[in-house]
Amino acid sequence: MPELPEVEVVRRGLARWVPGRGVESVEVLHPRAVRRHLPGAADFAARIAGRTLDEPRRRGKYLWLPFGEAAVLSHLGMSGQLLVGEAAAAPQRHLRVRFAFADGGVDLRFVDQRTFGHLMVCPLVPDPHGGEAGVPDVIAHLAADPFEPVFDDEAFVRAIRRRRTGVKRALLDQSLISGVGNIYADEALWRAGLHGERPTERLTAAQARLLLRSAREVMAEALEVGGTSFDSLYVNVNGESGYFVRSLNAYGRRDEPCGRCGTAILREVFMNRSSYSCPHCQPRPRHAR
DNA sequence: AAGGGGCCCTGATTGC
DNA sequence: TGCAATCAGGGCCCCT
Repeated sequence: MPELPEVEVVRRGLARWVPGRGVESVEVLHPRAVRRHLPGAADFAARIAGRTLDEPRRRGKYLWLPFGEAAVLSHLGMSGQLLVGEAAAAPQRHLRVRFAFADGGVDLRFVDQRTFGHLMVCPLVPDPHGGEAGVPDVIAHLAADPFEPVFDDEAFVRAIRRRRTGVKRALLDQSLISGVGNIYADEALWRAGLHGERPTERLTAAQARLLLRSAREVMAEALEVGGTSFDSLYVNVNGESGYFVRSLNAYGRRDEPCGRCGTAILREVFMNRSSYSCPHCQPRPRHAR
């Protein structure tokens, strides 16, 4: 499941293959892949054809390829992939959108099994968080991610403590902090020794800082080894898996011993998804949220 | 108005 | 054996 580190791996891959190349044609093979591009698939393709793509950018889990004052914005959802490969290669089973370039070189493909991901063209607007580069209008309401220079640590600490919800819910809220998904939320909470259902309003400033530091550290370590791949659904632009699954301490480790204390990792269903935690290191609060 | 729940989607796995 | 139920979950939308 692509979260910040996985999307950054993809961005770095695209940065090697895409900038400065002119798009010759865009083929939309499944309308759902561009469902958020309201003028439709034909308009999506027409807006990109003939344009030259710029350096890829990212905020949280969103990735975009700017061209002038607009950009192709992507979210990979659960199973989306952006792949670079020989233009003559056979189409993948779940190929949704294909970009061909005027130079006849490697093409760019959006492949997505579960179709939670999408692509759209949207205008760039000034960054509300003060970054120098513009950001796609439809994601201007999202928080910056903790790898960005414009991310304000103390503003995050104040904001999360003002919330009235559980810590894990807050971590997954992209308007508070971008880029954290279910896997890295569980890993950050494990590192910080906090249960995901702890009320945010009872976090001390020190605990909120520790949680932020934990999230940053775990995502930086994942990025170094190419991200987390459970199966072939997350790969880099060349189709290769990342290795961070070997370093997970909580996520997916039901009944396995905690790396700190040896207690069996607990799996619980929370927010209609799995949450993994150590019942000893991350005790459930008396007043859970 | 912030918070929380339902829903979308397909393939692998599990259960009867 | 074969079919059906279950599970995976990010983010939009809607309701309170």
